[in-house]
Amino acid sequence: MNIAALPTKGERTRAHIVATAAGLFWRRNFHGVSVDQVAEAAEVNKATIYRYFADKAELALAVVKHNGSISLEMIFEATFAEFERPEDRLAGIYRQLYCGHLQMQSDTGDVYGCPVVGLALELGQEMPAIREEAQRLFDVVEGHFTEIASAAIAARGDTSDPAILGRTLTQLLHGAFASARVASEPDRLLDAGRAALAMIGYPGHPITVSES
Amino acid sequence: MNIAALPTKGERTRAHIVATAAGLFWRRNFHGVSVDQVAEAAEVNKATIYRYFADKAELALAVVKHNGSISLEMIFEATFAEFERPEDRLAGIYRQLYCGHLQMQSDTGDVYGCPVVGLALELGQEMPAIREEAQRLFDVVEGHFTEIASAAIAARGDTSDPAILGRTLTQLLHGAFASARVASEPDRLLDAGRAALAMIGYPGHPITVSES
Amino acid sequence: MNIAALPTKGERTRAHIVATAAGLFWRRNFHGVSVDQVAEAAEVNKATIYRYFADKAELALAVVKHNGSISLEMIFEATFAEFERPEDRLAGIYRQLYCGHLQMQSDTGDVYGCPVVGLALELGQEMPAIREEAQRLFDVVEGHFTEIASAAIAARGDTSDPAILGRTLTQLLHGAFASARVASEPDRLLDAGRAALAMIGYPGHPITVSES
Amino acid sequence: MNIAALPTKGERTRAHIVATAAGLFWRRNFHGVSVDQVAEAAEVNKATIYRYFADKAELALAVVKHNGSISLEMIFEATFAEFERPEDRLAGIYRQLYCGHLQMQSDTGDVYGCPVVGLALELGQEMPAIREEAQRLFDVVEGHFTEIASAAIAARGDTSDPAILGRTLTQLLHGAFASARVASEPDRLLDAGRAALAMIGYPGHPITVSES
DNA sequence: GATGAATGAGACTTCATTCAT
DNA sequence: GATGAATGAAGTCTCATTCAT
Repeated sequence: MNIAALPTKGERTRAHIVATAAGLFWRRNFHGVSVDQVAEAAEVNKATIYRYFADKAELALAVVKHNGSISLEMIFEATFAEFERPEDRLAGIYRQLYCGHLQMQSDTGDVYGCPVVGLALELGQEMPAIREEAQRLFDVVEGHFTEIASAAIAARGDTSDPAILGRTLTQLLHGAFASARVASEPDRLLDAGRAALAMIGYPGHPITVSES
Repeated sequence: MNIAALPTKGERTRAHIVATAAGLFWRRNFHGVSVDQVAEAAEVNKATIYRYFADKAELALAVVKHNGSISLEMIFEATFAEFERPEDRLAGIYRQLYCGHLQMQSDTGDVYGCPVVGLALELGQEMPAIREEAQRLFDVVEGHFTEIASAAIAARGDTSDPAILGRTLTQLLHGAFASARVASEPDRLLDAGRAALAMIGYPGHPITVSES
Repeated sequence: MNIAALPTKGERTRAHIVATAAGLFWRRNFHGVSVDQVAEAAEVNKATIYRYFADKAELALAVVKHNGSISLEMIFEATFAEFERPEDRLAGIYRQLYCGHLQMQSDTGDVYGCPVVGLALELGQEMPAIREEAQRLFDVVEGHFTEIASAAIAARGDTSDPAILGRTLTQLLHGAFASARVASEPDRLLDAGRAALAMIGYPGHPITVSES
Repeated sequence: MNIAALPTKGERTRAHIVATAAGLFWRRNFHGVSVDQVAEAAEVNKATIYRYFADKAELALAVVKHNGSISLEMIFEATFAEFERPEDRLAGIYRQLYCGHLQMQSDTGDVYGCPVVGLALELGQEMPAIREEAQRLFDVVEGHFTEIASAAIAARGDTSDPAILGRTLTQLLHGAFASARVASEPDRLLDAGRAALAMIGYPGHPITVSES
């Protein structure tokens, strides 16, 4: 993650390439970015990319892994570390996503949704490894949501199945990303966040967005 | 829709090309299918395609429109015509989707999710017209879901906002498609369907799937 | 020439196609104009063009002939009919050319030079018939210039060879066209006209250009 | 010029491509030569051409520049270095041109005229840069001819305007090229050369052509 | 006979990838 | 080990031309 802290120069170079490619693939998709463009943006010789990745597809796989762990760390783990109560955790997750998308929109003029699902849809069929990696990530996400669901159910003493609720929360997040990107409206994330809070039994719980 | 009934031969050819491309783009995405392959699959000369579409991108736009109207007709309008009660309508929609995906899986060995959102994500940035068309479709879908929500709310005499519920149902559908495709499991659609039924106040309402 | 006066409808259509193509080829060259564009500009079905011309190349040949006879008629024969003295004839020819190019420049914003030599250079190698036709035209032009030269020599009682002078006048005209087109300056024609008048012994003879 | 002496391998490759394309374009024009054919003739992969030139049109521009400097060097500068007197210089220029065209005719069976004006006429409208480059070259040529004119005028003590004479000499050269190509007769160059010598006051000055 | 529809060949261009220094 | 140079395969698109109604 922290590139400067990586042991060898080679690993730093590799991480730098992945991070650069991640940004480009997010905005312009896999087929919309050529290896030349990755090389130029990363200020690396093209052959250097092929030193670290057998394929453009392998680079994509690395990008998916990178995006996955970044997202888990910055969205889920950070929020879980900060908050204890399920409603706060859920609100925190959506706040993070929303703020990130607002930032993205002001930076680039557009909204790009989930940084993993796009690659998974685009390459999933021809590259099962990517889909599997995405699935692994989404399972972790579902796990986190299930944990939130469990806590909420316990707090409110009802009898729903937390696994089912966790899955629904995960699917709703997928839908939030897709609809935000197609509509080009970050607010769609807030809509989903509010619905999610209602689902776990905290309708009206606020998703506080600080001024910036 | 019914190709044979189209007036001129040109319109029939055009519709045949669109239908063929729709299938290919669904399975292998836009960049995964070459114009040559569309031509070969449609048993048409490549130049014929360019007689009807200025661009490969314009063909994609036509495919999005085609997929959109097919879906609205076969999934939403058909179900609305068949059923009256909101819970039956919602169950009917998900049943259709689920059966379609089961079919698709047994035909092609894989699951491809929403036939519109993939193109919208892949081409949305470089071709705004596609995203706008997709957005138009999703707005109609949201309208249908809102109608279902309204009826359910009225039937149960509660005070929720049908517009908000309609949006959530729409996002949940998006999420269902995405997670079914990434997981390659049609059952994810049933999960979402059951959650949707619970949301409108009919938890446990069955989504009957006939044997085939 | 006068299309309306042509006997049959077929001949009128043919002449109309040729005239249309002549304009397009002049401005955008042979390879810069597609048969579709000729058909559209002439408001004729493309297959109609192929009814009258075996080839695009045959159309070009017809255009060369058309341009040749138009030019001979409107530039040389008209001027010869109007004037008697060689210096007036030469001045009249260049005046015509100059005015035509001014017109062209104000109509189209550009200057296109000789309507024959472009096609001859572009197609001469692969289509000898075109070059031969152009050569025939230029021989006639040279004949006219030689007549002017003869008269001027006779009038001034010197001993030059009119054939040689005629050829030089012809070459100078070629050069005038080329340099006017490359420089995009109709005035280059006047430069050549004045030089030509000097060559036949009438330096300073005016090339009167009427206001329009 | 001297390819072998160019510093980097890339520059040598580039120069080789340009020189190859120059020959092909001269003989068969821009649209008569495909990029594949250039690649094959240069024994280079097609993609290598696109490494050095963004476009086929940019290759043409490079060819125009190449042809321009080659011509200036080999025809004008070489002759100016060899001869002092204007009549010798003018005769030398036309001798060079004539011999070159004889050579060309015996090599290829045909005569191709000016290696710049063809491209300028064919691409000038759609690619102004080419026309401008050609114009730049022709201005230099006109400068050389004006220098000859000046010297001749001075030597003979007459009062003509060297700029006007220079322009006429330039136009005559254009016309010589055009008429030689259309007529497929190198001798037309000699005709023009003799006329040019007469114009600067040296009628009958010989254009000696050595046996070869 | 005229026209909308269709086609085969080939054009230009780009891409992911590898070579050779 | 790093990089400029090179490549084969494939992609999108256009064109002149012909067919079939």
